[in-house]
Amino acid sequence: MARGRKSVTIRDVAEDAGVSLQTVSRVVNGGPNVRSQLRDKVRASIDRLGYVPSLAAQRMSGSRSYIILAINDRERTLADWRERRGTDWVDQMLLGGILTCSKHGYRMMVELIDTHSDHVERELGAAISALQPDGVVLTPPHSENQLITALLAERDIPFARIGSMEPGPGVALTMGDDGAAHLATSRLIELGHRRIAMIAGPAQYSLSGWRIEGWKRALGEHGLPWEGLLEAGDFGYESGTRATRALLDRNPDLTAIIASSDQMALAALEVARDRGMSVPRDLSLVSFDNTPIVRFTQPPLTAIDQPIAETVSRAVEQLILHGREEGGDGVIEVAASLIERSSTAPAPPSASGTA
Amino acid sequence: MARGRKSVTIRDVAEDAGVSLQTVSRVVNGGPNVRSQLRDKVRASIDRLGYVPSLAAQRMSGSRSYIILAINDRERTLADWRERRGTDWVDQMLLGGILTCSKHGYRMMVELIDTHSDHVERELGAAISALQPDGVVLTPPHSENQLITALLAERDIPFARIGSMEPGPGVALTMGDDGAAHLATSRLIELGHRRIAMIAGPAQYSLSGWRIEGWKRALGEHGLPWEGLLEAGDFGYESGTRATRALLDRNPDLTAIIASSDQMALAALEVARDRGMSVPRDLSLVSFDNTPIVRFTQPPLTAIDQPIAETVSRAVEQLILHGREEGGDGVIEVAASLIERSSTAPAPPSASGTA
DNA sequence: TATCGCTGCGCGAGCGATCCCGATACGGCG
DNA sequence: CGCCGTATCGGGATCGCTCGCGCAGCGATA
Repeated sequence: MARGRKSVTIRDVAEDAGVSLQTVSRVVNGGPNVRSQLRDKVRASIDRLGYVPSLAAQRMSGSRSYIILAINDRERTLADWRERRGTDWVDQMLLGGILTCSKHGYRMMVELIDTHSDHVERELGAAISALQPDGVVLTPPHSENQLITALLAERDIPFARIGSMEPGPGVALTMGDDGAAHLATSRLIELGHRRIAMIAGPAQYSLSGWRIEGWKRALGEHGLPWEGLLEAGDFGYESGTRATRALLDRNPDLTAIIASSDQMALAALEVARDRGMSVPRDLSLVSFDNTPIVRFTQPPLTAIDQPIAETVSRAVEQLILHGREEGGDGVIEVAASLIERSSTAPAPPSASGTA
Repeated sequence: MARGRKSVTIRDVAEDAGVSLQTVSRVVNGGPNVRSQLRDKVRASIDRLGYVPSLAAQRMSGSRSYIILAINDRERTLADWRERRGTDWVDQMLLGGILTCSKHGYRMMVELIDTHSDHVERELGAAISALQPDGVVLTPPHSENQLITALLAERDIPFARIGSMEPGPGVALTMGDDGAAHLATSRLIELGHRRIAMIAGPAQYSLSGWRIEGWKRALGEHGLPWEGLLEAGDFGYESGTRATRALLDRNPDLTAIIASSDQMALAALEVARDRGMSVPRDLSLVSFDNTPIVRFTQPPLTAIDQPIAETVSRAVEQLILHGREEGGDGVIEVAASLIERSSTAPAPPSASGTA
């Protein structure tokens, strides 16, 4: 099958089956009004010749492009890469995306885009013009970039915003960051902790705010204060070091820290070790992300599992299935869960008494 | 710029600049025979209108598709993903690939393909027919799959084989697995180790053989035996556990292990801990891959760094620049390096005496 | 001065698919 | 038996772009 240099076209199939191009097209696309007998004949020809429609030609003739574009932040991705930090996003989102795309006969393409405002429109615009995708998946911090969403809306391209809880143009997909933070905090309170700090992410990510929200809410429900217990990082290791030190210096009675990323949690672990504190005996640690790393640290880290792959998968499915429908927008929540490992333990007795 | 629903085409630019389509095309593709004055005028129109040529249309009209296809093993990728093992390959190769592609105006697309022989031709054939890529990057274990290379050669598509040291059709890109293994082994010998075991990868990966080769060579150069010191795993954690146990049971005098993957090294570390052996005091450990995980284990692992991203980058560059040239084939080596961390140390004095 | 050869530019065809619309066959109904 | 709606199928235009070729100018050569 498929001998010869030239690729087999719809015309070859038509000739082989003795029908018109139109009929072959109808069979391929599952169109109506074809006798089952003819349909079978055409299908046989397709199989024998190994015909696969050309994506380019399909796109040309005004139908769909069967391409979903995934937008990632170039700067962050590059930094992750250079420091061999493990690009938690890229591989997870790719896998979720690719798998779901291929299930529906689509393909996913990744595009790295600068966050800087003057580049965004140009780069995204170019990618869209060149690829003419049927849908776009936005990841943080692009998910709530007005320039981007406006551009997409104007070009009438369905899009999904990952990691955003706010309804707006396009579908929003979230793991419920406030709920997740609330869950982690509540669990620590349940373990007897009273002084629970949070190392938040950068403010430009709206999910940072939501996590703080959930953390405060849980503390408030038990009449616990949060003042002085909040530090912000940029998700990176170094910022985690700084934040942990500040937290520990300021609060000698601290018994638990929730970090907004695995890297920052790793840093916290290191700082604690340096200061002679044992995790989890003296200090409990919970992180966000649950990347592969945290299973192999000493001790393994308790973490909020971000179902990135599943979230992206849902996003893609929404775009493909309901992309152009009216009620396609809204907010979809993919539940996060708390994976308890060995970095959390009951608060030291002295500490619970102090509160 | 770029207002309105319809995308701007080459015709719009031609009208705006008052020239023919052909001239615009020449300007866009850097063709010759255009007065610089006219060229500037066209360029101005392009900028003002925000024109970007449609990939689909370019492909249609017989020029290149500007797409490089990256083939990964579906089974292994899925397994890595399900177990959240960190898909070292996917993200690294994607980043190297995407960056280099975009530098040359190309785009990279990832395709997951089954290893099973009867699926390979069908899946790869379909992907090629649909995408009509200008080049294909093969990763292990597909790099030396005869069915695949034959299919690619027949369709006259340039391709690169990552992780293969054998010359053949297409370019081969390797980090020099024998040399890398030799390097690691030599270093251990230098540290006084005499009983150095190897946990190899599965035989279907040719690089497994090369690593064994390099290991044996280094041992041989110092008159050291290798019998009984070789076990094979499948790169996965569990297989590493089995192999390490077998090795330790069989060789009470073992002082060093080289594992062919980080996961297997992690398993070795765990087994050693279980048996009350201290790494690196009682047992030195070297792993292959150097994924982000090994920096955060206790102790951090000494590892051979696989420059995957750079290798893929080189592969893509070769395909884009010299894909259709005659001398394009051959073997390109991207040097690996040994990153020494804390899992390696001088052999315990008792052991060196034993040898 | 007539011809050659090169540069600069445009016209028309064609890539592979889909879509609109028209043509044909067939069955049911008055 | 004639009319009409529906199911089936084919013809031609079209999408945006590139390629081959033809046709002017214009300096250089014989």
